[in-house]
Amino acid sequence: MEAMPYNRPMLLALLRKHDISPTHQRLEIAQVLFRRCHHLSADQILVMVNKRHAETSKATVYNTLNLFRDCGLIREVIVDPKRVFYDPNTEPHHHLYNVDSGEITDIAADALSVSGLPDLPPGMVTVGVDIIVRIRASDSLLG
Amino acid sequence: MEAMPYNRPMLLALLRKHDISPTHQRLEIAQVLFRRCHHLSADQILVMVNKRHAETSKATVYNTLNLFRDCGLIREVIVDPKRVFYDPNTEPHHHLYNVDSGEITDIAADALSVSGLPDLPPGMVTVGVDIIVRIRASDSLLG
DNA sequence: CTCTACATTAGACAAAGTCCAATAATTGAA
DNA sequence: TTCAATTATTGGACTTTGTCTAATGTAGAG
Repeated sequence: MEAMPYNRPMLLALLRKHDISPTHQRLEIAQVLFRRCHHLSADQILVMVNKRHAETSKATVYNTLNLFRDCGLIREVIVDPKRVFYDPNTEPHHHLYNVDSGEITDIAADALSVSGLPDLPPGMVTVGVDIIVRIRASDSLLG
Repeated sequence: MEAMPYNRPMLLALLRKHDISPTHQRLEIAQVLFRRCHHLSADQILVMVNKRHAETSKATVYNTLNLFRDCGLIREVIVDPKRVFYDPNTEPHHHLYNVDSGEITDIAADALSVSGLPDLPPGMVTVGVDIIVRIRASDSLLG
């Protein structure tokens, strides 16, 4: 796996490599996503990007996230019905989801193996296999 | 696994067994969920329940689904960021999700095995493991 | 039958995300 | 460097899913 693109020149190269014109807003959003490799919601990204100066709109955040997703730069993580999280790690891997705190942690794909997946209906292809391990504190209310 | 509760008396018994008072609306919703063992969204259930005569409100559908879920009668399936699906099958199993059509199909849990799940952080328990195999037609646009 | 606790309801509300038409920025070519 | 054409950004209206509330309705124990 290549090094994470921390700085502006690397982010710029990353966008160019994917034929995305590197506007100011897109670079800001990319920076937030790739600097600290967290799982972030659109709303969190909107806040972070506008921390210093308000300079990016909600519409642009959504446009950009959808663009990045379509280009394979990031991946959607669907674990919470309330919001989508975006994952800057597009290598195959899975997720640990803390249902109380909402925290998402990666599980390396090679640590884990699945056997016995069914044959697909004819003419169908697998887009991806998502494994979500939902966890919570053992002393939490529902325990 | 016990037989699916198709008819009114069986549905009534099912609700009573879970200490749910069997109102007209709850029986209608249970019927829609358990008769044809599909994965349905709240909206689909609202439409189906009011097919003949409008007699159940949106609020009641949501109240009832949350109640059934809390009682372990049904399970939420989170595969589509746009809506939650409800699954009348609470036995451990997984899902095949057609990303084009939205169709959800069960994968029997015993057909499939996962190894290499990581140790949990101390004081944490697993609530559940969800495996979602996302599929699409091989001649679909993105292919 | 009546009383009380619980269910249902319409509609207001909230949050996530999309759409639109106007404005602004970027880029390639001259 | 400048210009025109394309592409991006924007605020705000809009849509959808789901929740909340306060008022009304219902069921069933006694």
